[in-house]
Formats: sequence, C-alpha cells, structure tokens
Amino acid sequence: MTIKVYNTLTKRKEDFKPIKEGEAGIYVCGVTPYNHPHVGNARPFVTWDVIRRFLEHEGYNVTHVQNFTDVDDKIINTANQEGVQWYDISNRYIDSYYEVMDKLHVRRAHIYPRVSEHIPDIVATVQKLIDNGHAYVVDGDVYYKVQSFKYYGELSGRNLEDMQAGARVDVDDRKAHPMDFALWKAAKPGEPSWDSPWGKGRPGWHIECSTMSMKYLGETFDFHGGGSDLIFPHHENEIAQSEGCTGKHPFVHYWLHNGFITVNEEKMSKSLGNFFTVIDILKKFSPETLRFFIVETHYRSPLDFSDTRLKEAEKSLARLRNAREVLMELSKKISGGPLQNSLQLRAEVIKLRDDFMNAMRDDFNTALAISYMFELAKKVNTYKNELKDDKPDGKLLDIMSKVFSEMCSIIGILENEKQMVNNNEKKESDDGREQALVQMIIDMRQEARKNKNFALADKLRDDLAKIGVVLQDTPDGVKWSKE
RNA sequence: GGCGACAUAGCCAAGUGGUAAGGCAGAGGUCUGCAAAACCUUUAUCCCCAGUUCAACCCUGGGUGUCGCCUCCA
Repeated sequence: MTIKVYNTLTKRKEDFKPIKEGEAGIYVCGVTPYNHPHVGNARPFVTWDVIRRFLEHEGYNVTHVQNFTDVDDKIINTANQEGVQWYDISNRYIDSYYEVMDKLHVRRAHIYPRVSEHIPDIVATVQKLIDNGHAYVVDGDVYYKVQSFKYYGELSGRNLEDMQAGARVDVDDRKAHPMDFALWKAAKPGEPSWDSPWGKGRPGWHIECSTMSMKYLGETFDFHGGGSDLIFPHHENEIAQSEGCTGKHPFVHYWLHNGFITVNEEKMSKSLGNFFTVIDILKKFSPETLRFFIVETHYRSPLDFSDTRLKEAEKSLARLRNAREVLMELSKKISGGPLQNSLQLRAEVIKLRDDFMNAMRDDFNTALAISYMFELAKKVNTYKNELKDDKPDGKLLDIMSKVFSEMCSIIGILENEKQMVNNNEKKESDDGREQALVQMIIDMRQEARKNKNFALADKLRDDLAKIGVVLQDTPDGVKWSKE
C-alpha cells in the first residue's frame, strides 16, 4: 500500500516513492536553543515522531536528521545579557530540548548536527556557490544572488517582483537584489567567529541546513519538514543554496509543513509573547496528555491551545486508557471457546486495524486514525459487558490486544504505563510504600462505606483524587490508578 | 499591498459528487450508596449567493469572515 503525502512543493497529495527502495531520509528543522521549548515548538517534533514511527511500521528504514542552530543572533544576545559564552546558552537549552522531548516520548533522531561543528563544511558550501556564480562577496559578507536561481520562489509560490513589492526590510544597497540573503556574515566585535576565505565571520541562518542535510542524507533526499513559518524564506533559500550547489533539481522530493499551535486563534510565538513552555504545561498535565492533544488534530491544521482543550484531551485519553485496562483484565480470565458472535467481532477488529492504517497512509491522518481507536475501545467495552460471566474468546482477545497495542505504538501513547492495581492482587513494586499507604486509605474508606458514613468515604476518595489517585468501585472490588 | 490557507453540531474535529467518523459537554440508561468512577444509548445537513450535475458539504464563480507568510519564529 502506498503512502500519500501532501507536498508543499506541488501543493497536492502525492504517492510517496522513496529514492532508495525501503529507505526514507528525513530532515527536520530543529530549534535555535536560546530558550526552553514551548508548546508550539513541540508540534513538529511530535508530528515527525509519529510519521517516523509509521514509516518504520510500514517497513522503511528511516534516517532521521535534525539540526540545532547553535550559532545565532538570539543565542549571542542571550549570552551577552547573562555574561556567559554563547555555547553555555546553546548547551543549556539543547539539554532542555532533550529533556522535554524525551518526556513527550519523541524518539531521538539518528543525527543531531550542530552548526558550530560544521563550519568547514559550511565554508565549503559557500565557496561552491561563489564558484558556481550564485553568490558574491561584499566587505567580508557573502550573499546569495537570488536572480541567478531560476526556481527561486517555487516552494513558497511567489515571484521576485511580488516579494520586492511587499518587502518590509530596509534595502541594503550593497546587495545586487533586495531579496539576496546572507550566506556568511563578517565578524562583529563580541561575536563568535571562524576563519574563512572572506575573513573572520559566521554562517548565515539558511546555509547550515543545506550543508548539514546534504552531508548526512545526500544531495537529494526524501522528506524535509518543519513549521509552515519556515516555508519562506528559510526553506526557499535552502532549495536555492542546495540546488545552486549541486545543480540537481529537486533537492528534496517531499516538503511537509505542520500548522501552528495558536492561542486565542493567534500563532503562539516567542515574539508575540503568548507562549507556554512545555515544562510549565507539564506541571498541570501529563506529557502523554500533551502529546495526545497534538496528535488528535491533523498536522497541517491550526491547533488552538487552551486549558479547556487539554482537559478534553485528558478525558479522551482516559477513555482509551480504560479500554486497555479492560483488555488486560479480560486477558487474565481463562479463555473459553469462541462465542456465537466473536468470529464476526474478530473480523470487525481487523477491519478497524485496516481503517487505522489507511488513515495513516493518507497523509498521516492521525485524527481519523485515532477515531478508530475509540471505536475499538467501544467494541472492547461492549464485549466485556455482553460477556458477563462467560469466558472470553482467547483468539479474539489476542487480536484486540495486539491491534490496540499496535495503534498505540504508532501514535506513541499508552505504551508502557502502569496498569490499574486490583485490590485483591498482591502488589510488589519499588513504590510499595506508597501503594501500602493508598491501600490503607482505601481500607478506611471501605470501612466507612460499610458503616454508611458516605461523607467520610467521599472525602477520602476526593482527597486521593487530589494527589492523582483515582478510585473505581467495581463488582470485583476497589481499583485504583495513578496518573 | 502581494501570496496562501481555512470556514462542518454547544465546543473540538475527520470526511466523501449520492443525503455527515470520532472526542468533550448535554440528555437518557446500566451499575451503585437516589455517590463517584466506568460502561451503553442519544444529539448536525456542513458561512452566504449564483452556477455545473440526475445528485454537492465536497466541483466552478462571486461575497463575507478568520488565520498565516512576505522580519526572527516550529
């Protein structure tokens, strides 16, 4: 089955045809580490994590490369403000990036190239562009000559005239064309710099991605991703640089861009100041809730962020989590033979799996795919209810569990959480003391219930809820789970 | 000003030329302590106008509204 992807370059969905059979090269624009990642930053990385998981599920051998722009104006400014070195800042926030993304279960890329470690490669790229007539030197700066590249504007769907008309930047008359952009910036006092044929300086913003992506993925590769704010000028310039260097067109086969996370319908961004860092959000919501919130919506759509939305995501997720608990519970029962309708149910579950995979194959439609998880959850619950005291059909249960886990592992949720602890089971784990305490309170509450002291019973239950312990009274006894 | 995207139930959100997935909230029910949690059932004709078609929410044209890019930004 082919996978369809929406390609920004052609503005339509296309069948994914890998350059090399069974392989997929992915380059995702990473962060400029001068602050803790905010929720908007997290979206592309969660999105690409799901894409990667799915491609691997479909049998592709994926190479995932994601850069850190660790030499940059904002980093230098922050460092100067704090009176520390630029690399102190970038290292600090790169650590923060890893910490946050690990929590969100974003699997690490295979390679995380940094600008500072690729200066010679970048210099070589710039030199090649000069040699090819695509760039020129002015006072130690090197600029890209946009008029020398015939495809300039292809990705963003603009032409040079339009861009000039709307240009909001002061025109630097040393440049041949107002849209020419810097490949290399001559050193200024107090800034980090490196040697180059044009004097000391540092790379411009766009050149790093051309250099590092091609270094690790080749002159032409499959996927390039990032937020849609990068389409212009960043990705447009990247194409101009890479193709200007190699003469190969197209540089990247599929350009995928995610929509923004908004706050009150406005883009969440550092410059608008309306951002929430992931670290702050995780004080109120679990990483899994945040991840689920992100993948519940198709990656290209805008996604409005609010407490209400997150709470909804939390409840939705709880429904799926509960279904998994039901599956585990049923699995513990001795299985019987197939009941009259279980053969049909098996087929329905397999159908849901197919629907899920087809949704994912259609431009990674996680929103639709997840809806099939809910349908599966409903089937699981209904099956349990109808089963009453009968033994479950082992084969059916096996199919349900496998399909559910498979879906979870692609979306990256409910992968390995603690399961509900049954009152009647012996508990042994490293947090045994906490469990014993919770159990003690549960016993007290049961005692209160026996004595019809419901006020006390409810208070105990609500107090437990405050520390994240949710009780569930079931025919099999009291169960509890912890967030 | 140039370019582009979007507009589906109270809220969020998929989707197909042939009368609309899923989630949250609401309503009803099961269970229960006339509790909580959980589960089941249930809730729309798709911004406006015109056109194409046997048939349009999905196609075309126009309008209105919202958002984004053109400056750093995921």
